[in-house]
Amino acid sequence: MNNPCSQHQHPHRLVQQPLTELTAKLRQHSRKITGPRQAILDVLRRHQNPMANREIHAALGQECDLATVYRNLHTLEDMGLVRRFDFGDGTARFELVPEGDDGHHHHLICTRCSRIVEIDECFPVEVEQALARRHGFTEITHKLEFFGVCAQCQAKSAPAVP
Amino acid sequence: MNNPCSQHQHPHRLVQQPLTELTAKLRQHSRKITGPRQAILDVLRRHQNPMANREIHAALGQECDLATVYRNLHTLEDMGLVRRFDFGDGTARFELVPEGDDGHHHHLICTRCSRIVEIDECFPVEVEQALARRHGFTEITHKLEFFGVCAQCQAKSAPAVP
DNA sequence: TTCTCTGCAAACGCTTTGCATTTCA
DNA sequence: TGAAATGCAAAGCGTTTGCAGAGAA
Repeated sequence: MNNPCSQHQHPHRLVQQPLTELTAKLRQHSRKITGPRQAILDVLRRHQNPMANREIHAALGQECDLATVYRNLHTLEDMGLVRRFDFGDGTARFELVPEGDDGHHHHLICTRCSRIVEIDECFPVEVEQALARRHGFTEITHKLEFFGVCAQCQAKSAPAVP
Repeated sequence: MNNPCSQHQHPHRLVQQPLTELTAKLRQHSRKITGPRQAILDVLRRHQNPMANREIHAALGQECDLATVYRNLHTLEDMGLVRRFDFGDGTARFELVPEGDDGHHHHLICTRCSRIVEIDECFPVEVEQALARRHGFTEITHKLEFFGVCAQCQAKSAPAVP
């Protein structure tokens, strides 16, 4: 909420797309602008962290069926409006892709409290390309996420120092 | 099978642990040496790529129940004998951890044929540590996997050039 | 003998799907 | 009106678990 000048917090989220801009994109892809769809986009717009289908559904408050949430996130992903992330817990999470960006970035996740921090660092492109060349691969991409224990959780478990 | 002098193929697999060494580790952890357990370890020993529970079970040929495979891989993972990998398809895969190594490495996976290549490259430690410091995280680790289209699959889809 | 491990079957959580109905364009 | 989207319920798939019986130490 505060900290609007942070340089490293959520660089991609500084510019929030208005809902009308998002629905315009739906129109461009000749998809219908339905209640559930707008509600889902609005929920994603209002949240800074990747959300699970079930979380989106909960935030909606019975506004639509869970299956509809799943179906819409597939659609939005195919359209490139939304990006899927996998933190290895068997649950897909989604973020709105910011304007003029492919949404490629990574996260740092607290293994105790699941706090999520968006990260700017990325695997070096030159190394990735060398890798691809050496093994004869093309269209190379990567999945990268960091895990650790956040400051708060360290404080909780640390013995009180007088 | 061939290519025994390759420098970049499977660096960790050049020395294969004998089965007796593996069962010795079970004994060290005071776990029982059972038929299913030995069979599972032997299957992993014989395969160069990460295997899914179902694949291990199939390779066993009805030698034990699938639930037993799941339970044993948890046990072996807890013991540090085996390492879990996640390629984002909702299926856990496991590799034997080589002697005197923590088994930390990554893979390059063909998105068409699922061919898997073991990779030496890793995310730069200094950058990872800077990342942790900046966000106040400790005990930092990462998950990293590469995806692309392998040479064979490119050849299949490419138009024949005379 | 004792404690662990196994087989079997049921359950679980996330996700997908078939079908009839509703809704947007 | 016609194609797309939704709700509901059922099923799919990887994984976990409860329980009684079998097996290792």
